[in-house]
Amino acid sequence: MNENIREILLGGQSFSWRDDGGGTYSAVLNDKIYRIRGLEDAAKDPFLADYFDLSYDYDKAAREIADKDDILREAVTSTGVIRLLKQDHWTATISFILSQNNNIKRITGLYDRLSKRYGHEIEEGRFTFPTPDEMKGATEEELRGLGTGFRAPFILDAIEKAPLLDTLDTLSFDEAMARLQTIKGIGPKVASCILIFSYQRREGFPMDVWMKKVMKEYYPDKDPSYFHPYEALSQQYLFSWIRNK
DNA sequence: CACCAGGCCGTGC
DNA sequence: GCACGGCATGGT
Repeated sequence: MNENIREILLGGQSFSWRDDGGGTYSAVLNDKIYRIRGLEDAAKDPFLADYFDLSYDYDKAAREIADKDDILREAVTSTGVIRLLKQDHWTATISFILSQNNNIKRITGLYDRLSKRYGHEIEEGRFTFPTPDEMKGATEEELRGLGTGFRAPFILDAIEKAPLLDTLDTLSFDEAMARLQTIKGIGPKVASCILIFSYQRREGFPMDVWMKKVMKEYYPDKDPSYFHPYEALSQQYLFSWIRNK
């Protein structure tokens, strides 16, 4: 089955990628700018090979998920193969704090404004996502001025607690969820997104407004454990499917 | 004008 | 424990 590179890059698990037109996508990652047209390009670069989790067999996972039931089969076949990116912890944390009660387009805009204000320029008009250190002097007024709204104090708390992000790897899923939720503005949905898209915790199952609809309408008597061992991937397929339907 | 977006917090019961 | 209103902003 074909990989859906567009959905992987722009479908809401990362806010780093931009559509440059002509089938090219670019992102500032790892202090560099990367331009790719597909996974073949990612395979040529060690950083991207890891970032795209190329050692994991997503095609096999897609087939097994599709075999689970008719809804998942429809979600997988209509979407194409989805991968889970291995994003930087801090970038993912701020990205999903920005995501609450927000939409993908506006989240991307906020991500860009934070980059322009606190990051550094890699090439004309392209900025790194700022590190916690680079955001150290930020104030609530400044952050609100960039359009973050009620999320401004959450970002400040995350800056304060950024070292916590390096303590999660050895923890169980539940412990990591609990520790992330000690940061203001991080609840179960945001925490599970961070753990999936930055810590490779495939048992996460983010329940946003879209997924609540899916569960109510198609899985009324089920809970996330039904999708084991592909909770996170199944959720991604159902999320893409319902949003594009 | 309303209602919504990859929700969470504080309050009240 | 669960239900509810409020919350910044920009799009439809």
